[in-house]
Amino acid sequence: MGRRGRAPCCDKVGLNKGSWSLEEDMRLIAYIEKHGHGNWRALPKLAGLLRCGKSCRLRWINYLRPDIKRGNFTKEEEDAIIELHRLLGNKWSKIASCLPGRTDNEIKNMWNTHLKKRLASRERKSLATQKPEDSQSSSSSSAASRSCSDHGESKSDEEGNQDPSLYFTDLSVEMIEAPIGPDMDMWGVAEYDTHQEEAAVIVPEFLSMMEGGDYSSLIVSTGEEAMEEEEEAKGEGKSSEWVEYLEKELGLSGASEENDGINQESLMRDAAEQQMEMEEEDPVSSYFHKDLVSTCPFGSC
DNA sequence: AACCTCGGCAACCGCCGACCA
DNA sequence: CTGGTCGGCGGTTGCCGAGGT
Repeated sequence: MGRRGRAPCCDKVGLNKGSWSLEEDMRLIAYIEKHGHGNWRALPKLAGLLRCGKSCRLRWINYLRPDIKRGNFTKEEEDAIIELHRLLGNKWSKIASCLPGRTDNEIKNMWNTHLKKRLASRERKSLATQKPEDSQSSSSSSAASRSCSDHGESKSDEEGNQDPSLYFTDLSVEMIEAPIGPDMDMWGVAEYDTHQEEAAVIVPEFLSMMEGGDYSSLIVSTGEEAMEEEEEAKGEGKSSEWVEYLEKELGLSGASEENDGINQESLMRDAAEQQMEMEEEDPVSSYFHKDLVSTCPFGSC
């Protein structure tokens, strides 16, 4: 509509589409480990990937990013999604910003596949059990949701209908107390000490585990070289633990047992800044943030 | 055992706003 | 102010595995 002759994000001719291969993942990881992702459009070329920038960005954000929390959603998270969706509508990125480690895509999928149905069935149940007198409370709660639901689909009032602020207060405590589940051990590191071993060192090890294929070109640096480059690449991600995690995720056993530190500072800083901006304009985030900001280990909520 | 159906999830597509020259 | 580029978002698609027949 409002397009101004925008060029396609990439020349799609000759580019890979569909699922990402392990090699592509490793290329992307190795590149971002070393250079960060200044320019998504240029990244694939520089990283030697036959993908468009958007595809790289999506892959990184939704799957390869070190601070991704994988695994099943907890009950608290599900409840949070339901409540936030009630307040915000289909603002998946905003909802995601309140759920540390979850991506908008993941939440969106979760909503579309599970929560929507669950909510519908709950609604049906509650309609069957509750009497019309309840309509009073539902109209009061909708005052809060209405302010946020004028974008996207306007949902009918679900059951619950408690004061959202009360809900978030309780939820916040739960999420703060137990943000790290069994699948989150690796990110439960309190101190993000910059370890000496860069992914550049891990990557070759990792690659060697893979069958066949010449991945030597992926190896950006090794040993002391890596340490020097680490210094240069200040502020950029230097984590390697998530590479191990990836190994596990991808079913490659033999992950290193070392418990290297994680440098997520820049990511956390960005998230915190984002949150502060949201706080100014978004009462929901503001509320949510208020309760969490002092103690949230992620700094993003 | 083979086929079919369905659900879940990763990835793609198109649009929009911010930013910059 | 205009036009171009880029990153980001939300909706949608399509693949793949699980379960059912």
